[in-house]
This record gives sequence, C-alpha cells and structure tokens, in this order.
Amino acid sequence: MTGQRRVLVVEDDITIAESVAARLRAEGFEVAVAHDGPSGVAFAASFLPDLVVLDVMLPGFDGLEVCRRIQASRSVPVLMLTARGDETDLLVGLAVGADDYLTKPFSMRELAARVHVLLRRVSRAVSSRSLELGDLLIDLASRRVSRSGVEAHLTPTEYDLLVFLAERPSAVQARERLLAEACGWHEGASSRTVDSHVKALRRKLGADLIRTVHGVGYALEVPR
Amino acid sequence: MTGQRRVLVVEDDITIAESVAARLRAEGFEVAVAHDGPSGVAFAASFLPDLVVLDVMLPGFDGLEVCRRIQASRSVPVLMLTARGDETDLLVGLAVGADDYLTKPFSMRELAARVHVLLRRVSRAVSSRSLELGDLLIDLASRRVSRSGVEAHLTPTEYDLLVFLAERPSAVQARERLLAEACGWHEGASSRTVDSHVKALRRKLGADLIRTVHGVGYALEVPR
DNA sequence: GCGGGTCTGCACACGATCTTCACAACTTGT
DNA sequence: ACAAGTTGTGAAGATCGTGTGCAGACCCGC
Repeated sequence: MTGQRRVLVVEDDITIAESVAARLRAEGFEVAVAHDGPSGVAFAASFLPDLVVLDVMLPGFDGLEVCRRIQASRSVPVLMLTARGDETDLLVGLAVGADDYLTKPFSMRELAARVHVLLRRVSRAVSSRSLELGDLLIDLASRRVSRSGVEAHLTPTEYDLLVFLAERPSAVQARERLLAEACGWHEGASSRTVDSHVKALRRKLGADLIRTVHGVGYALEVPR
Repeated sequence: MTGQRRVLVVEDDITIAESVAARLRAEGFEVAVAHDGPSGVAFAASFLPDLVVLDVMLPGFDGLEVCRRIQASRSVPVLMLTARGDETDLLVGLAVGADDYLTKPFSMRELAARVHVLLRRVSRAVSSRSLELGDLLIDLASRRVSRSGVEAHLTPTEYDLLVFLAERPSAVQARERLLAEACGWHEGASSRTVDSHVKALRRKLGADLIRTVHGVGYALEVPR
C-alpha cells in the first residue's frame, strides 16, 4: 500500500459530508464524496478507496445495500455511521461487512481516530508476513525480495541466507554459522562457499547491504 | 470448500479447551487448539479454519484483538465466548467481526448447535461467492473457472489444487503440502505428481498463473 | 466388458544452482 | 612498508530440481 490513502465518504447530509471530508483531508487522505447509494457504489468502483465511510440512511438504496455491493467486488474496510441506538441497522451492518461503526452524533476527532485504526489494521494484515529494513523488503509468504521497489530474483540459498541475516540486522554472523543455517551443513564444506552467495546477494541487491567484518563474518546493514 | 471443516479453538483454560475440542471432533470437525492470542492468530493463518471459537479473555492480547487480526487477513466466522453479562465485550466483539456469542457457562450441546448454524450460514454465503484474482475467476458454487472470461475445463484434482493456491495468493506452497491437500495423501506418493497437475493448469489457464519457486514449491500469482 | 476420461509414476533432457578453485585485491598487525 | 592472513572475483565442473511426454493404472458410466 503505497502513496496517499484514499477514503470515500458516502453521506447524503451535505453538512456532515463536508465536515467529514474536510477533516479527513486535513489528516492527509485523498477524499471523494458521494451523496447517494448508486453514486457511492460507482465511486467505489472507479475511485478505488482504501476505506469507505458510509451512512446507513441514504437515498437511492440504503447504506447496507451499498456495503453489500462494495464488498461484493473487493474487500474494503467500511466504517458505518448509524443513528443513535438503532441496533437493527448496526447488527445487519456488521453482518454485511462493516468493520466498525460510529453513532451520530460523533466528533470529528473520534472519526479520524477510527479511520486510522481501521487502516492500520488492514496494512498490518498485509505486512505481517514480511521483513522491512529500510528500502529492503522481504515477503516471507511469497519469498519475494525487492530493494527500493525493484524486485530481485534470488536462488534458494541466497534467499535463506538473506532472511537469516535480515532477522538479525547489524549482528555479525560467522561464516560457519551462515553455512550451517542457510546452506545445509555437510562435512568438509568450505566456508568460502558463503562468500560466493554473499557476492551474489551484493550483486543483486547492492554492495552496501552486507558488511564484511574482517576475520569474523558478515552482517546485514539496514539500508537508508 | 471441500472435505472436512476445520475449527480453531482459542481458549486459555485447558479444561474448557479440551471439552470443546473433544465435542467438535466428535461432531466430525478437524480441530486445532491455541491457548493464547498470538498463537491463535498464527494458527488462523496456517491452519485456515472455516470457523473460530474464541475466548474473550486471553493471555498475550485479548480475544478482541485476535478477532481483529484474524478478520483483517480473511473473513472467517467467529463464535465468541464471553463471561456472563459482559455487555461491553459483547458489543465490541460484534463490532470487530464476531458472528455469534455464548456466555459462560454453556453446554457443549449448545456450542455444537451454534457452530453448525454458523457454518451453514457461511456455506450458503460462500456458495454464492466466488474467488476473484485479477482476471482469474473461480466460482466456488459451480466449480467453474475462467480466465479473462474464457472458461477452462478442469479435472477435480486440478480444481482443488487451484482453489488451494488461490485461497493463499502468492504464498509459496511446498509440493508435499499441495500433494496432501489437493490430491489425497497416500504412502509413497511422488511429489512429482504435483508437477503434472501444475502443468495441466498452466496449459489451461496460462503459464504465468503459477510461479515456480525453485527448491521450494509453487505459488499462484495474481494475474493482471 | 468397453471406452473415455483422469490420475499417477517414470525417465530423460535441460536449465538452474551449488560448490570449489586459483588468483587478485585487500586488511591487519608489526 | 611488509608479510601473513583474509576476502573478492570470475569461471568451470558437479549436482540438483524441474519441465515434459508418455504409458499404465484406475474409475465410472454405458
């Protein structure tokens, strides 16, 4: 998830819609506003928001239907706005895929806080299985590695070696340790083998990534 | 959704956890048990349950946080276990994605009944749902698969293999895992069998769909 | 039993990867 | 600055993993 986060606000009350939009813009989001159900769904498809703030009461068809349709095409977190104490709407809303809700009246501060929480939740889900060190990104699930957005193709040994180092940033590891961990260990293996793999990693990811500690071994430096 | 339904039980009280697990196993479910929040989240990611039974009070971080994190990555029905009359927990629980709740103490019969209801509700929802990854479309109800609108005829094994991969987009899966999950596992099965099915999938759906990770296994890439 | 479709195992060829080696370049301590 | 030890480099052979085509086994409906 790179760049500015986009938020779609679907709310028929112009005053509320503008307040919400203004606050979210002040928080650094790119904001689009729709004032009825059908245009909300249309905006969701074209604007591709990272989050939707959705009023339950809407002209056209209501927020629940909007929620259903938005969720049907792709998974987007939805923050629902409900009238006070309207439990039925609330429950149905949660059932059709809303992730959180606010009852009117609400403060803009509270709204902003919830939006941040929701987006953090989502981005955590995405980044939970990856190692991120400066501009170096290692996706553990897909075993993909990129630096400054440029993907590098690593062989199995290179990848294992990198992950082992990346899990212990800046810590110096002896050749023997690296040999045993990354490459499978077998009798009479020359520790010079590690050099070859380090060399390959430097060639593919940049020479500054792995620091040589003379007489000891190697360490991965967090790049900036 | 093929084969046995999987249920994850997250509950720190060993006695309750074992009772629940035993009852659910007797009901024909495959059951995994976690005793704290972090391992619950980890299990949810690897065990990929069809339903989670979740205690609100947990060591590590609490059930609500577990619920949030589980829901953040994929949509799984959650049955929440709460102390009697704890309304706050209940409401927040529903807000973060729980689908039903039981207050302690509860009978195993009641638990089993609720689990069945939840799964029936979900399977109905699932049956109308489809897996959409870029231009790849998998209709789970009719077991139909198409790419860029062109339908492909897959054999049962190929279909199961594809769905298993598609449920974990870009995550690398070992041959052994694929063999066990998609094809039934049996002694002396050669993991090379997987190659044959992957080859068939590539022929029918395009070579770029499934990525080979040398020395590890295969991963499905979201096509663009 | 027969035919078609499907699953599985095998062998070969090819490509990718690992490891080693020799030599150059470098670092360190004296 | 020198020598000794350490690391970088490039290439080459050995090894391993994967793609492919094919054939037998298996299953199921007729």
